[in-house]
Amino acid sequence: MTTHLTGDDDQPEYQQVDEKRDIREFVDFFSGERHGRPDDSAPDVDLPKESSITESSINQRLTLNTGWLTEEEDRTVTKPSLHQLMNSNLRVKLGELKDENQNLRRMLDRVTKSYAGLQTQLALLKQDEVLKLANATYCAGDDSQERAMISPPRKVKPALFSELEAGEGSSTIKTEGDDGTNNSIVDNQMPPCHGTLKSMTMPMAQGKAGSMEEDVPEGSLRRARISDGCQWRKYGQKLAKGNPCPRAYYRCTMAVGCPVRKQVQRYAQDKAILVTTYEGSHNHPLPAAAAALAATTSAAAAMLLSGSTISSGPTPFLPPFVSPHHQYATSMASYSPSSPYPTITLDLSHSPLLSGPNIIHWPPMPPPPIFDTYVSSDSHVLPGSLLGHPQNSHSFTQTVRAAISADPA
DNA sequence: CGATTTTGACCCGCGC
DNA sequence: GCGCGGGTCAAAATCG
Repeated sequence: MTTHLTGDDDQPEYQQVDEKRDIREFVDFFSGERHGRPDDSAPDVDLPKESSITESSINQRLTLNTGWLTEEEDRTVTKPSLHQLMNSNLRVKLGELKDENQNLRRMLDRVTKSYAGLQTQLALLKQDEVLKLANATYCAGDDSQERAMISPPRKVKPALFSELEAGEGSSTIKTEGDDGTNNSIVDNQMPPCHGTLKSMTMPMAQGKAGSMEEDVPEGSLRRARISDGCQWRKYGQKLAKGNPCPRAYYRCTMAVGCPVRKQVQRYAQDKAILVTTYEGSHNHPLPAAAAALAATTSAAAAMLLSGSTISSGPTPFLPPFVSPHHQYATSMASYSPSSPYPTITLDLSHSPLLSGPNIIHWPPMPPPPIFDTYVSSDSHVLPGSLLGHPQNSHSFTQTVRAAISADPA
């Protein structure tokens, strides 16, 4: 698939353009600053054109000149010579250049930091804008209206948002598994390999929320939803009690008789969050995309269940990752910064005593009834709440933890 | 024309 | 037994 929801799909490109532009502007600013200084034209020092004046090079020049003048001074002991004057002038100017160089470095650092911050803000704002559109109509029950607002041409509707529109797709939360076991996955539309899967996704502002859709041939856009590497067919939608947003039911259509189903529903308290619940085991090999995703989906929910606290990380998009105190959390949770948007994956299908994360099992293991949930957010709210904002993170984490730990494996 | 989505109806389990 | 809620079915609509 090559087309996506305008806002999200264009975002990476948009950001790239912005980045280039910003970098250009920055460079121009840099050079302008350098050449704009009044005393810039004054020095006759032979400076490299590419502004690659390093402190060491300046110092080297200074040292060489000083050494030469010092020799000369030794020969002409008495009166201040022309060389001495030149030497002092050069020293002054080189000192100024050195200071300027340092100032420019500091400026460069500031601008770099500022640029990074602005880029983050831009991404969040764009995401928020899309989210507002989605929220405005999503829970209104008028699907067609929402479709018209979110992505008028149905064919360009990315799976993520197509699911959003029906209460499907973006987020889903479910608490209980068939046998009481459950798996939690905080991930980016990650398909389950087997069992019942709960997961969370955080399509952060970085754009391509539906990256997986890119692998889908354009013609198959309506043929099948491929939001996580698998093909799903919607077979029902229900308005669940306690949640104004409808819950959508999907079946895996990648193979005849594949028992895997998923439910998608918006998180009631934060409609930006989609909770997807997978149930069952695929009776077919997963496609490469799904397998790759699955490989990264080793269980971020373990973090929630393990009691790890969510606190702000060094960067807004970096999850405060798994607490090292929880051994299985570290072994079963993953974070994928390389994803279109940061992805945290928790796999609660494994107890700490079990070895290794639950990734891919083929041929499918006899499904120990597992329950995985998969929550995705299409706004900055979740990143904020998951990765930083104390209030939201607390309530949300508690809610999700309560949901997925209702019947721990 | 085939696959998917939509949506009302139906089924089933659970609590009172 | 009845009502409620959740899950599924299936016919019609939609789309490529």
